[in-house]
Amino acid sequence: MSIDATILLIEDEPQIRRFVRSALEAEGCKVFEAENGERGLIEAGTRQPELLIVDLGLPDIDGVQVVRDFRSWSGAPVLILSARVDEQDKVRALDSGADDYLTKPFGVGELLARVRALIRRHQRGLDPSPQVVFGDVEIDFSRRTVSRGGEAVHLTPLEYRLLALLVANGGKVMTHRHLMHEVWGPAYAESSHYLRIYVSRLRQKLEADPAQPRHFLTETGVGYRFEP
Amino acid sequence: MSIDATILLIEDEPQIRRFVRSALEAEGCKVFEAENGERGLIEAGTRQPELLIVDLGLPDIDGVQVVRDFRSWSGAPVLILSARVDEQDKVRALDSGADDYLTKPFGVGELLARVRALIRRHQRGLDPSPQVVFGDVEIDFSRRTVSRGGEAVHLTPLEYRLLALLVANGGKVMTHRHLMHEVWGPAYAESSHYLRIYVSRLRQKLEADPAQPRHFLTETGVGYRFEP
DNA sequence: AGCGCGTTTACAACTTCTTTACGCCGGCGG
DNA sequence: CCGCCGGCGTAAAGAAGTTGTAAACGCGCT
Repeated sequence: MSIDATILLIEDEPQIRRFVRSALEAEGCKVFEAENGERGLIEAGTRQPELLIVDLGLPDIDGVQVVRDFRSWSGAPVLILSARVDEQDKVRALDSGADDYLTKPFGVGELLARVRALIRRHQRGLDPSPQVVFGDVEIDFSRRTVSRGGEAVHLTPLEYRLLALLVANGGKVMTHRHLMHEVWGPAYAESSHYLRIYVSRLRQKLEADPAQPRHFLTETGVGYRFEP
Repeated sequence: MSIDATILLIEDEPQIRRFVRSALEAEGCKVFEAENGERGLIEAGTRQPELLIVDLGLPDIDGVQVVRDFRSWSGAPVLILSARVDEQDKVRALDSGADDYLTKPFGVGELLARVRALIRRHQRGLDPSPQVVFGDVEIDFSRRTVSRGGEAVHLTPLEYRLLALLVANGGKVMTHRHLMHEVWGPAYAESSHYLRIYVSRLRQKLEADPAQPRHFLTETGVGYRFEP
């Protein structure tokens, strides 16, 4: 019985990354990696993982902060890895929205068993799926649906990817380079041509007045920013 | 922030019972107790707890057996307590349907944090009804029958499996990969060829107007979605 | 053989992505 | 003041890729 899920692993120690990755891939999972919190949250936006595994001791952002940010738009379960055994750390992490807490060192068996338990719950559809709401638009990432004033709005794969990326990083300015790199791939990173077209389409579909955007904002010469 | 849930605690050591009970009651929970597996399962039936906490080392029945029994009729989360640190025990317990595993000795803080995490997740999932109705179609999963406008509709094994999978995840977009993996098996996961044919057949048999599907929707480039 | 079902093939119809084109606006130098 | 330029927004046509459906094939079963 393989697990077969899309999983994002945010962990700075390469050794543990390899360990976890190979264990999960042996179970048929698709594993994406990030080595710090900032990149991790961006990856989460593009990859839409069904499970997030985060190390508490990241070099840049506190793991708890990563969990909170992720939780604000995704309903997928979160498993914390940590070298710390202090009870306060566990309580903070679990109360910030994480679902399980595993202390290093841990064995493959226990890791996989806990991952199975988390995925099993989530796939039964037993979870409330959080929705991101702005204006009269609702986004449900776990269903991959978008609606406006109750009416379903259809987005193409690229439109959706761009939207997810912008929304998951709401408030932050995303450079042209960055957006292109994440949505169209490294080869297209230097152009910003498609962005103008696709941002325009998102505005047509989701802004009350596409000519006066209030959520998908242009940062001239730099990139775009989503404001909730 | 109190927890405020109905919890059943199956534990033979009076000392730990008192410890856990008082911790939970301080959070506003209604706690029922049982000191062996047999009584525990009976209590579970009468009390319908929202969370089950079980000690692995019970005097009569193996804790794993208790979890399996409970799981067969309840969807409520299960937290295992155990003095054993052996990885095999954890794996067996988690794979039998438990959701978390806490090793003795543990602190109040961690116990409560894990209980909160489990309850938070479950705040919705009630029994999935064995009958689903949409349009003029009725599906009875327990009898494996489908009817339309009262008339029985015959589905081949693969058609039924695909239907069941889509309906069970109603509202969610199911990727080609996922559907193929579940219905045809891992080896076929990368193709989406059969899906098109079988979705087409489901539409012919179950949609009022197969050319304008209202329930079996295409998400181009991604997968399919069932909308009730 | 005849039937039911899964698989394969083939092609038309459709959606999405890419390309190309053009208009707008603000800044800047002539 | 005016025209040019660069960055931006929108529209629309063509190319590329996906999807829907019908029909034929083959395999196991009775």
